[in-house]
Amino acid sequence: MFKVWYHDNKSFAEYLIKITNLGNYNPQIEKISLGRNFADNPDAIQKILYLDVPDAIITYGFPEKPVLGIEFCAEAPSGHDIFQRVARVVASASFGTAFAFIFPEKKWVIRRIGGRWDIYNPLPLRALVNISTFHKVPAIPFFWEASQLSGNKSEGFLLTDQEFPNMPDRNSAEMKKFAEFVNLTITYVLQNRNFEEMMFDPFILERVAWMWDKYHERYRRKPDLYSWSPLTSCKIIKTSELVELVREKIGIEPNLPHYIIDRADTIVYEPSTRNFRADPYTGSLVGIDYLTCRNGESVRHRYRNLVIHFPHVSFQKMKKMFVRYYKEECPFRPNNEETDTYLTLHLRDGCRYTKQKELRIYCYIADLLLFHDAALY
DNA sequence: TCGCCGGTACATCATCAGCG
DNA sequence: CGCTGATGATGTACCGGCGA
Repeated sequence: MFKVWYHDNKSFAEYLIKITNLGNYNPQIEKISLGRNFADNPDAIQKILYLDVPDAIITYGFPEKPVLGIEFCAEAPSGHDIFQRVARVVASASFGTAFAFIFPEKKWVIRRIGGRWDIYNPLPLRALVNISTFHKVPAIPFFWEASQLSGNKSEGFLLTDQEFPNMPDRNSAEMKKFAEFVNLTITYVLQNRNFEEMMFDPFILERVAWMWDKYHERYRRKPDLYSWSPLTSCKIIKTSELVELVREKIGIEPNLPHYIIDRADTIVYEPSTRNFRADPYTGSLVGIDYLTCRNGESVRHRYRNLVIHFPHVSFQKMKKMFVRYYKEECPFRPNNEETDTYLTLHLRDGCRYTKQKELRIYCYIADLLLFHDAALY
């Protein structure tokens, strides 16, 4: 009745089953289908992949209903690196699927001269509190602990598991908490209790307190939201100034929708990259939304506009991306002869799930996308 | 000194052509 | 028709100059 779905690494699923009570239910392991086989996924899994794909998904029953998404991240936790996975947390949470996000508390990074601890950015913790609050479903972080004494030197001193060398040590305090969370989720599912109720479970209340505790532990050092990534690349302007900015870019008066005009303020995320690329900016954009714009569960529930601006990218560059998709992959391309599940998927949902991640996330999340020569809204 | 963040190396995936 | 290797796209993690 439980199944564990994995994206590209089967050992994630095996590890999960080993360290939690999942093993008691003899769960099947399945691979998430991507690309042309996307339609093979159960409907409810398709839904939570509309922005991005997590490392593992636990489902229950038939048709399979996702109950928990899981992400394991081994990347150094400072700067924007953790944020790039936030879109997949939000995609799950917004369809009522709980989430566990594991990332390093700190990691030893080698620099030209010696090395140093790269310690976690506090903002992902705050973003996760907000995601949980708005969607009324637990989206909970767990630290992948590190130690110079007992950690794996080649992995930046992260504590790694004996049996699964790419995974966090199951005997660390945080991974025990993680296993407890997975087990709690299983209990709620089996008792047919909803996740909204789980938000008031003592375990979750305790964990949320822990999240704020860990947030402030770091935030204290620089007690200004906008001095932590990715808000360091953002500025807040009046919406009247936004209208002016757009007019400058496109040369004519923009006809912005009323819901944009009606919000007094606008936050502009302005990465200075020359490439139109997904990571880490897609995830950061979602993080910025939950940190500084949202006041509810949908993209319309915002008290402030969310704009992403690529001052060094031309619209042509983005256009190239969806033109390539249309010409080579989209089943709607005029020369397509196939009448398969991929075509049927598109007849039902368009390219919601199959077009490039950049296009999915930026266009779904931002109120307005600004290039150096164009605006999309 | 600490953390940022754009660039990049590299791994992996899906797809497809060529081959037995 | 299945296998295999090539290829381009995508995703992960790392690097290190730099600025506060």
